[in-house]
Amino acid sequence: MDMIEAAPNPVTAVMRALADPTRRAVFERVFDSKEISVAELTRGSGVTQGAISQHLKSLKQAGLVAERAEGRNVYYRAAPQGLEPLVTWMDHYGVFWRERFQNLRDLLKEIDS
Amino acid sequence: MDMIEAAPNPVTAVMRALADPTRRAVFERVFDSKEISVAELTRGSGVTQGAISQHLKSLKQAGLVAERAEGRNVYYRAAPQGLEPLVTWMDHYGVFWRERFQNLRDLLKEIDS
DNA sequence: TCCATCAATTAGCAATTACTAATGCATTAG
DNA sequence: CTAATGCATTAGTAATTGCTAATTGATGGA
Repeated sequence: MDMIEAAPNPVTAVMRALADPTRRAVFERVFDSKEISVAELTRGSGVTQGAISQHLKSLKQAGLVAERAEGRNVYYRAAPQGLEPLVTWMDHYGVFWRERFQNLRDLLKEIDS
Repeated sequence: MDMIEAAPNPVTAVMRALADPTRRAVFERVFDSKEISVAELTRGSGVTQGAISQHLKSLKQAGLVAERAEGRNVYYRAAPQGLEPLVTWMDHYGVFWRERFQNLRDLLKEIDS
């Protein structure tokens, strides 16, 4: 068992994990469910159960999901804090505030009227 | 010349473009400069000019940079709107508001005191 | 004019990736 | 107990990726 893994930048890890459409779809489904089993995730995913398990492993390593075993099922749930590196990165590049402040302004205007 | 390219999801395109650390570093440097030439970008990048050009091509295709030719130089600048797909995606998954509202709350508290 | 510089493109390569099929190990059902 | 189910892991694969070295074409300076 080779635990040494030369941890890449968290931003890189998260981006890489979400860059693949299949894997991102898995994350989205996990996110949308409170909890979801591997079998359920496999259904209608278009790939095999093995592939799903592999994607879940990647997502877990990126800190984007967590799991809970129960009986022969393993239930996965999203770990939204895992997205923090992305938020921070984008924040640093100023995208949020510009866009969001506009939204906030609109919101306040609505409340005012 | 093969212009057909089977355009992937914009989110996938942007994520893929930014997932590679070297390429992301290029984007960051372009972003931090108003404009920057390929030669300048190559300096201290650790890779060859050819590699930089390839990365710029990817970034351009993802809508993250734009360029302007002048003489024998080509100056690149960031296209922050290119990040929109990412913002939208994350927004949909609710990350912003939670985090940012907290910040906003802190900010307002500060102003109050 | 001749030479240096800038940048894009190409071929070739090693490494990585996403997948399947198969296997093994638990756990539950009959 | 036996069979079926859920999941992880592995070996093997085809495709993709990121890089270099080299080439080409254009522009600018001496």
